[in-house]
Amino acid sequence: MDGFTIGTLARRAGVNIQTIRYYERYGLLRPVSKTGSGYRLYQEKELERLRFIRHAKELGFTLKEIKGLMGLRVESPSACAEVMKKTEENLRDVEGRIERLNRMKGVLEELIAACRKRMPTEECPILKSIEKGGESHDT
Amino acid sequence: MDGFTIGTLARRAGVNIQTIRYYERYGLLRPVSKTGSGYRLYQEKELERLRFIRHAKELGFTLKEIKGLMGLRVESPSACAEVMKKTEENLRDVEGRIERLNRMKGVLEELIAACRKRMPTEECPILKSIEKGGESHDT
DNA sequence: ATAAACCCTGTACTATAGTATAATGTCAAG
DNA sequence: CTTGACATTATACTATAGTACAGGGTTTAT
Repeated sequence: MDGFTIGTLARRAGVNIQTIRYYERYGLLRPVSKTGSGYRLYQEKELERLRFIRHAKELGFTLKEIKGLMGLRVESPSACAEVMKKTEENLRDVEGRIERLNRMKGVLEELIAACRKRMPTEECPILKSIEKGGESHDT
Repeated sequence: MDGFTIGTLARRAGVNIQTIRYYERYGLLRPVSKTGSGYRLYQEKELERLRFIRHAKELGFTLKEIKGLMGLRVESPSACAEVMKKTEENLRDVEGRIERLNRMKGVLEELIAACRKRMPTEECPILKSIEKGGESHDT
């Protein structure tokens, strides 16, 4: 009835013990109780909560954002609108990152292509391009 | 003929002076020379280099990656094959990052869509989904 | 000649997200 | 009753990418 200790929680959630304590310090995950000797005790609810944190992290939320999400979860009846707003922000951020990476990809592909068709006597096109400051494409 | 000082470089590149010194510590950008009193002196080449760094950073490269790219410039001027290999590695890494971000984007879009069509009485689909672990799509 | 504006080095601090270690305490099995 | 596996706290360290500040020296203009 009293739950399981931190090691079990760590194993079951697949995270490091220190990480759980870090999340506690951060204000994300509290043990349900403590034994007389001070051992943290957790129950299924905390395991789920920890899994929630990890999934949200996988989706690109920061711990701060997750803290915000979990706050909403407990209080406020209009939580869903708030959550959606944050998720939309997150989506825009992800899209921005994808766009930047795609530009990067384009530059790298150009460099590699230029490299493949250079004359053996020519200078390395990549080095040449870097020296010029990477302005040879667009932005 | 002797170039300009760090403040000018900072102003012209639009970066903080400390950042330039940080890049120097990091091994990314050396002054061309120093005055008798120890002032760093830069020339157009360094400005271009700094702009390249910022440009690459904007494209999502880490300083470590940038160092890799620029390191190629300093050493082995004729090793075009080496350069291309590193650039290709970089490209593959970038592609992997794009893929991960695209998966993330898909999940976020699904969540938002579910949110939009929920009944007012329903629980927040985003919170529900994150709790369950985002396995509702693919990967 | 003096003040403002600039530069130097070195150190410390920020945020984010943990990980590692030291020194100690607790619990179950043999 | 001791050993080993677990737990505790507190502190320090990692990486990334800077930023800030202290306590000086230098340059430039008036």
